[in-house]
Amino acid sequence: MTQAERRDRSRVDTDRSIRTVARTLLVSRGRQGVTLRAIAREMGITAPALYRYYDSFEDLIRHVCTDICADLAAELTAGLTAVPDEDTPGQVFAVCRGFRAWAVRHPQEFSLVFATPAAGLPADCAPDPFGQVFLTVAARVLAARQLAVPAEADVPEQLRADLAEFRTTLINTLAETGIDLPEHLFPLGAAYTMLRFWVRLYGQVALEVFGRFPAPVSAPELLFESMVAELAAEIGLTARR
Amino acid sequence: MTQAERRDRSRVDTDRSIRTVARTLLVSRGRQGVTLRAIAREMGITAPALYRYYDSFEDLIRHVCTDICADLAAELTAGLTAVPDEDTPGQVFAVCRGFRAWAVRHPQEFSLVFATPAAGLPADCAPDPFGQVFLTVAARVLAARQLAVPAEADVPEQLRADLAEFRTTLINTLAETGIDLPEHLFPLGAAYTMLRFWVRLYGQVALEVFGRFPAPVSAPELLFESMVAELAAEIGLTARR
DNA sequence: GTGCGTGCGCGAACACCGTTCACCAGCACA
DNA sequence: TGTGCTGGTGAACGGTGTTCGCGCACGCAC
Repeated sequence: MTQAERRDRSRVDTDRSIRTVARTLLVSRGRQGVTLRAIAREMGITAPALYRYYDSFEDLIRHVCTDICADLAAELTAGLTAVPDEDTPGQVFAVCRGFRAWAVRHPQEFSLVFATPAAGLPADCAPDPFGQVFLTVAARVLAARQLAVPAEADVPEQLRADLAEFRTTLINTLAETGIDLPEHLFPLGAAYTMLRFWVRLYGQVALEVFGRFPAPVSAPELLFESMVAELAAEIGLTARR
Repeated sequence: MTQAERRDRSRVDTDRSIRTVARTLLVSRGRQGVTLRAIAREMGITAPALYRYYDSFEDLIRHVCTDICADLAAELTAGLTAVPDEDTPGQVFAVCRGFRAWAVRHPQEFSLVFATPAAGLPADCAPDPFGQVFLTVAARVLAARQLAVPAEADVPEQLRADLAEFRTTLINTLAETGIDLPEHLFPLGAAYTMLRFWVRLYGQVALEVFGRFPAPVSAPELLFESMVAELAAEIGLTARR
């Protein structure tokens, strides 16, 4: 059996190697520098061999996407360990800053994962590890009651069904990871706030990565910081730095 | 001379035709369906002939991008004609809704122009026609004093230089189109507000186009409307519908 | 009217791409 | 000892961007 294991392990190893090589090519030569033949060349094998591991080029890219998400999630959680457990506002800041820093450092990965229509994950929307980090921090904020939640009456009526579903799937996801968030700590207004939070964070980061601000910004990090501070104040996060 | 003109005109015609065909392919077959050979095929010529008009494939794509921007701008201005001149808040709403509607209807164009790193316009940032529409409406809002502008003291200090430069280039751009916006109507806080406005609008639209909301949204238009209404209230736009 | 220059399109070619297929070496296992 | 599976190869197909030399037709000068 150990031989079979060794065989399996080698297969897993070259599989992982394929995806890391693909990612290296992505950062060094851009989206269209990643090519089955280039990957194979870099690994000392031929292109058709890759079809033993993936159904197609697109299939490989999809797996690379989930790898990227996992790495981003790992980086964010690593950044979280530097923040004391009880400092939930600090955790929010850490995650936001970590996301921006990663995006700026890896623009190709960012645009592949976060700015490609209908790519990445399918619509059934099992939340990717990256989203999970975010939502876990949000759950901690909710559990600590450190959020000024808008009243349910202020949530547009036609959105409540969607938000309710979002809430239940989030609660279920958290339950799977051992976090118990009772529903009374998670009003619809909180889900609405999380949505709007993500809109602004994403917009800020994407615009910086794509250079699409209406004017050149010489200190984008400061702009980002002011945005996060304003955002934290707006959602009533009790911010102690 | 008329003969030379005719010749020139035919050249201009096929040039325009090339870009139109490219855009048709973009919407019908996606980003990687647009191909020099496919364009040529559709036009009844061969691929190398296209090199009489563009230096390279990327060059063509760049020109297609500016075409798209111009079309978007034209669509937005057309939508503006339905709004009375004195209803500046209505014009803001019209432009925002028009932008979202266009993006949702043309996801491929949107992601090509607004979500490609280092593509589109070069960094010297002569504002594209699309941005110009936006900024013209903003100028009207400023001129009508219908904006609650944050005090300059509330603008993060290190951003003021960038914002000041943004303001002067915007004033100059407007002057070129015959609009005179005196500087005393354009405080730095207004520039800051415009920046944040764009961040939220872009984030909302991009997330919808890319399907990157944390949960499936069954009524994205309503979500968008609530965002715009909230945004208008926040910037103190005197909104009459 | 004849010649000429120039601009535009063509066909062939090159290198590269994703993908398929037949084939083969090596290994586990009966 | 043979057998079947796994992972790799090389050739091939149709597609891509790009280059190059050829040729045709047209506008213009003599």
